[in-house]
Amino acid sequence: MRDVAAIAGVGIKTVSRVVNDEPGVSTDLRTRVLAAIARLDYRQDLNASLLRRSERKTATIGLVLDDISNPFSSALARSVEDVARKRGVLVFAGSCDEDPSRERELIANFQARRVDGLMLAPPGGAEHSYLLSEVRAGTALVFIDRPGQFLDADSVISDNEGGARQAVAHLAGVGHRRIAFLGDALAIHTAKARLDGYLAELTQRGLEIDDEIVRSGIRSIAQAEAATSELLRLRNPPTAIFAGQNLLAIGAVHALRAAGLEHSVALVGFDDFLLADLLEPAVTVIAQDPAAIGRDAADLLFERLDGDRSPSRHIVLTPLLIVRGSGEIPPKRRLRRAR
Amino acid sequence: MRDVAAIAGVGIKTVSRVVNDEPGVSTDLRTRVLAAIARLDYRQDLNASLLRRSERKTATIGLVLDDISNPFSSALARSVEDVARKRGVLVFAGSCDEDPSRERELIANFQARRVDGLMLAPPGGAEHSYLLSEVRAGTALVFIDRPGQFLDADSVISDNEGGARQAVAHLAGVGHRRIAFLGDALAIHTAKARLDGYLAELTQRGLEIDDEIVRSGIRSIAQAEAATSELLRLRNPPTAIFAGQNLLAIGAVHALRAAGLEHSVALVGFDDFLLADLLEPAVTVIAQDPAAIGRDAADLLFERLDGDRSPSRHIVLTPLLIVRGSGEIPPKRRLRRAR
DNA sequence: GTTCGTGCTGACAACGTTATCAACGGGTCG
DNA sequence: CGACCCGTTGATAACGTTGTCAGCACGAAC
Repeated sequence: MRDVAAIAGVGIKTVSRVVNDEPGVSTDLRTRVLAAIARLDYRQDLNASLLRRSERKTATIGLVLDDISNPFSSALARSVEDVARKRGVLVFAGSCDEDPSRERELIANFQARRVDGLMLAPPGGAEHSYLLSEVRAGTALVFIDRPGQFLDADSVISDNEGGARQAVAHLAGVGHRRIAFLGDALAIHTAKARLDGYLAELTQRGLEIDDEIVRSGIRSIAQAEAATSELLRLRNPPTAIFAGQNLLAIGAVHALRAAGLEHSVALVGFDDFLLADLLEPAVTVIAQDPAAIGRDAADLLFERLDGDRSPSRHIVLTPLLIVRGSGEIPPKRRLRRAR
Repeated sequence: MRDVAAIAGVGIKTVSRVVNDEPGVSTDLRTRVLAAIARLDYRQDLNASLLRRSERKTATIGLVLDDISNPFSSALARSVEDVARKRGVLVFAGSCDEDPSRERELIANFQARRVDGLMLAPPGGAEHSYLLSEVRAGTALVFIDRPGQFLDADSVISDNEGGARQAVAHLAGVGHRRIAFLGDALAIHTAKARLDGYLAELTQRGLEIDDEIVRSGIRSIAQAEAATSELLRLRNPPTAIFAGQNLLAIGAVHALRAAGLEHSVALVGFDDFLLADLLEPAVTVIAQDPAAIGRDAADLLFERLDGDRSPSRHIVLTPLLIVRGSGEIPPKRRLRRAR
């Protein structure tokens, strides 16, 4: 910057003014400065600029997801990016793989770089009171997909319990009375809420709850496949399966195929996924809208950054039942056991 | 920091030493400083720190992808993040949607924040000589998935032409002589390379090249579906389809299903995708390894940041044919026209 | 002719940090 | 006892930028 000023024969403050398009610079000097900038290929150092500026904004936000390579997460990340781009804000993205210590590590890194806001999909078992001082210090914070623990902040979340009830109600409507549940670790809020919805709907309908066909703590496609195979080999196997997550539904399809039961046992998944409509049978799902979650959450975050100090808001998005076939398979009277 | 120093009754340089774990601070003062830090909930401002430090490193890198919500891109982003995390480096990720002006906008934003390195999957039609001055100024640069234009820099790319040849060779091996091609805009290097491979393999085998069944400029699932439907309605339709990208293969499956030809017309896709193995028939693909691309590229980038000044390296990864069924359908003697 | 206002301009301090270096205290050695 | 060294310590400048403010030139108004 000093070099630019020297070449243009002006003070550095004038260069600053030109760079920031501030008024009050004569056209003569402006062109001279622009020429010098072009000649030296000068680029403003935004970090230094933001350090000095009065309103302490870095024009960056941090996004903590479970795993950005999960289609749900990456769709969400993309819509956050789109909202941020419109405001010239850059996004730091990080995956924490359901590990609370990685969440903290990531957030510490973000904080050290003074991000203006945080968007956080908390892993199971995380606890967020430690963020209180940051929020007080002015960092905007929105929880996405899952609520925070011990900290009041904005959130954008699907109605997981309601979605699960919809799934069970749909299966029960087709005639199923023995519906299995596959879900992730109960420490994860969404997994717990979906289990709660499953149990609540069964209870309301007076259907029996059998712990033998309720499987939690399932994380991967492989685990879901193994668990489903086990279920199918039970003496009294379920006639329908509710898979509480995209990967788990995919694992369940694998197991059903392997057992040749994909047209005999009903399946409803939570989360839509690519190609669900092309499987045979096509998979009925409770679809969330990850792009909408990201967009709403980003909008909320930026409203806060614009100075909105109203009480915390909690947006709940209603997931949508998409009927495709696998969820409409009626229960078989006498189901042969797998294998 | 001044407050911490005041409370601990020391100079700010001593606080700095403690924060950075520098030697030469007595245990007495160290504990006093740590207590003050805890009391005030002080956090180092990394931006200011890095501004002053001698080796100008921000411990951030920028990643420009086509679209982070594409499974290929998000898998790549994830593996980059993993490598970066080990070094305490944060990743700015951005999607440019095949728009060169967005690429430049993103990179300008990254540069303004003084990222240490750039990883770039250039959109079609982009031109990178403008990055020369940045590279000279010390920014590390690695092209991923696609080579850069008019700029010599490291790259990590799949052997797209070879992969396409593999696909065509495989189909020809099954007996196909009329193989259609679906691909993205030719300005995109990967799309062009795959078309080149397709043409080269046909030529080498003495098979006729028919422009009518070579479709480029196809971007989305919907476009691929429409193009495939058109192909199937030709007077002389192809007996096999080579889809040059994950989304295009999915679109082709849609069209084949709609026409009821999924067991009659062979299909090989470029890029593996989730559930390709569960479709009926399962889809044979030329699989790239996006995680390996990201990992290798990140390793390369960090070697450069560690001071490696050797001539630019170009890593080429060989894609892998995964046989699943759709690619092994033999040509039908007399194929009925669709619809 | 004096006063005032207005539009430009740049010197200087400051943002939060680290690099440099001088100063201090205490021990070792001749 | 003096010279020297070494481990601590903090005052100060600097990183690249912007906020503040004073100064200048010019014209208008009294």
